[in-house]
Amino acid sequence: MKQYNHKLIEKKWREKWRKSGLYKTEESFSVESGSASGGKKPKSYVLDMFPFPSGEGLHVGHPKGYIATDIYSRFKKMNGYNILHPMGWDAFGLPAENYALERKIHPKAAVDKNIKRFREQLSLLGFNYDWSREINTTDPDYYKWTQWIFLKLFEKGLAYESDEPINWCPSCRTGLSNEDLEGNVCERCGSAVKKKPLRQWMLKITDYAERLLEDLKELDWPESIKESQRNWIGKSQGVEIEFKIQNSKFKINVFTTRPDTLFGATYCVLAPEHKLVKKLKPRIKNWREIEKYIEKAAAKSEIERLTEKKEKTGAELKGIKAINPANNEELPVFIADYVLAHYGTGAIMAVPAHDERDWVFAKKFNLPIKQVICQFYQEPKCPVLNEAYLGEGKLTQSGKFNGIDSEKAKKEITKFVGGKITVKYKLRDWVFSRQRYWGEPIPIIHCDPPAGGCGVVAVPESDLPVKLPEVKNYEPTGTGESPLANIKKWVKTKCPRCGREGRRETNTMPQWAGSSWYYLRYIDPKNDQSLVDKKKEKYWSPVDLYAGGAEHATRHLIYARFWHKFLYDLGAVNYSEPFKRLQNVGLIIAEDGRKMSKRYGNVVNPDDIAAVYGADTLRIYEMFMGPFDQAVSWSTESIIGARRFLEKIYSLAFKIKITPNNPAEAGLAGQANQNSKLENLLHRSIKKAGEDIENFKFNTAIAQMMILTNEMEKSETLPENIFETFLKILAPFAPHLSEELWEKLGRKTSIHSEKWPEYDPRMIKEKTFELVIQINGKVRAKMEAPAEAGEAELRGMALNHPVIKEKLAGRPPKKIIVVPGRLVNVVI
RNA sequence: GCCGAUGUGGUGAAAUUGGCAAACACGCAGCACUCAAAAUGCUGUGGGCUCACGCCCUUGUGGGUUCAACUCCCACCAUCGGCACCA
Repeated sequence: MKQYNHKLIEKKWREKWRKSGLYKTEESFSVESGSASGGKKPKSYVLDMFPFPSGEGLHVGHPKGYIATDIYSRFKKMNGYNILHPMGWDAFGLPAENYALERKIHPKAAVDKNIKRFREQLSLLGFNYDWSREINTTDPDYYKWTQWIFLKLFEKGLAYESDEPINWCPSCRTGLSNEDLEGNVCERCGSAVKKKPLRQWMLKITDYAERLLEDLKELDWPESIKESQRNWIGKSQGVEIEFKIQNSKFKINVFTTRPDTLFGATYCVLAPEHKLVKKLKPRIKNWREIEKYIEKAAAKSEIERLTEKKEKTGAELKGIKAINPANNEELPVFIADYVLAHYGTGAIMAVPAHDERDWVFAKKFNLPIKQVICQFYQEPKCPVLNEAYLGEGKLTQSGKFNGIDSEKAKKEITKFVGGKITVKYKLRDWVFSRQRYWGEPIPIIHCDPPAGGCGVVAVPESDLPVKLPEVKNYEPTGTGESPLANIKKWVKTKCPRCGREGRRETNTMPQWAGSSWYYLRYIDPKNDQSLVDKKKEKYWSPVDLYAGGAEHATRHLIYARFWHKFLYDLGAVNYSEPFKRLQNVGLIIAEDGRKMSKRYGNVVNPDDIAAVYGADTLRIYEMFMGPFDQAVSWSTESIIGARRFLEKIYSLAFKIKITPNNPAEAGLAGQANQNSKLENLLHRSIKKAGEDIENFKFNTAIAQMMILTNEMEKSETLPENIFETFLKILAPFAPHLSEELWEKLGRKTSIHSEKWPEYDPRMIKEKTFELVIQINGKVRAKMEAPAEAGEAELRGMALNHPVIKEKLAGRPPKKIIVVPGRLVNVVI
């Protein structure tokens, strides 16, 4: 018998598949225009989060998700679906640029080199990608359309310039969006982020907050990801209430979710940056102190604010009083940095009795604490609070509202003071410009000659793409200007509107731009006329299955949904959500329990594993390691199990015997019986593998195939039709080996074009089962029983079992529970 | 602090959704083959008591519901993720 030579087999089939174009996507919608292939096939768009081609190359963790989508899409294909399963590169952005800077090469050269390496590594694993649809976000033909989307956003007023202070990473020397922070640290390099006022391009993602939240309901995504997005969007329903400032025309507009506590407000607080503070300057008696506080607050980094969290600071605006609209009480007004300028109205009414932060502040500044919600209502007295009470209750010390429930009081008090019901979100607009070289140029021209110009002008669509200029020196400047600003020849241009001299926008887009719509490009990768052909898009969209890491929950996955909804509103796409079903890939941790990284020297390279054990073995192993969405530790020691499994299958191919049509007739009764057992197991395996693939439970699908393999091995003979069918269910998992053995059986066409076998429900049913007999819930005996035996029959069998008879010793059982097909429980 | 997830043998894990806990695999031990080793095959492998037939205990901890709980309910502990002065 020959040895299982994975090297030969895998190389052979990779080449054959490439030559035959086996994995090329069929454009079935063209059927309408009269092609020969018959009716419209159902489609399945199976997508991996495309990788950033880093200099480190792939480690064994990367392919985990790719293997899963490969299995899934092969399975779908066998079930008659038309498959779109593409791959591409997310190659713009900071990491690529930093990598190039370190090595003193051009980012373009670095990216090209890394992509080549990635492609090689991926091709070794036998994936069914249609490489004719490969895309690259740094390709001008691609980013032309990224820029086009920006122009549309600009046109619709959703891209705007702003000078608000934003997050600045001093080490990466660029501004960052909220989503780019982890805590208050740059997600990329871990440096503490500073606040820096900077001219920025912003995208108005907040306009879509409600729809981003609402439409989560219809998505088949892991609950944890949906929950993260809900938290990130952070919707809260509340009320805006105006507090007049005594003896003036000014008002403080506060936002609160607890209007029921209005009578308990004992002071107001404005954020230090609040515009009203400057307006009130002439009337503030301690302006110097206030000014100092504002400066101090502005200088504080977010880190400092964080560490000082519990320690509240602030300053009273002396000479200013606000009037509580509920009871006309005069309240002192403070500025304090525990109130955030960018959330709500940047101003609050403080109710120390019913808010933890206000409580702490009130204690520190010796302000009155007035309880107005009573948990155990016993008017006129309430138990004294020793901390803020946040719950519901009945109102007290609230005038005519005393005694009513807080929930009801919310509405009534709002009405009483003319409050405006509003909804606020934590989500903030997307800081969209980066002061770096390696990104898509923002297609904007500034027309600002001394005599007065057109201002900010969009580059005409016909001039797209605005190509990133070739440069020698692309180091970030750190001044808040992009390195592009130094390329005078590139910056200097004509205003497309008036023809006078203009300057190009020199900021670039963040890495997230290209990945916010790439899944559409795969549908129509060569299109130069529009973003995507709408007819093609209608057929292929939405992505049916999207697999990738959970770390994208509030970054890529929220940005892409935002852009998609915008494109939907624009009429450029047919559906309002891009990704119907999402599967999280659990990380593969290194054997030492840490993340795999060159830094720790614990990287396992998939090429090495594939060389020693084979790509099919690696595929089986990674899918067998554990539940797909769970993090697991790599163990080179355990791979051998997957390898043994495939070796067994390989040697089984030499064991096949064509059995007579009717073995019983041929005097092989025992063997016929054995074969029918095998057949039974086969049908159950078809069912289990199919269901498990659909549910991304590859580990148990493989376990089932192992059980079947072990049985086939034990069996005296192995009928060819059984082994043949088994190969089909193995095919998505181990494409090379199954194809090889398929050929060995004399088949001329590819196993990957075969139909997924159907199981016969009658074949799955066993004739008998092992009846478990319990006494008081403990197993006391087991016996063979007919599968279709009814309750009465099973009860009789159990009670007649010698062991049970003995245990009962003549006593009558109290109760007997019979579960047909399973057990009998006798209670005594 | 809030939200989410997880907790089962030496290890990765499984359990038809309330019905035999530990399938499948790794590892380990013994045996066979071998001069020997590797590979392979067979047997065993949660813990305790017992010469043994057997019996008892066991799914993070404590309680509860049930004929029956890894699964449902209550309280707690631990680990990992996300958010965090969001009014």
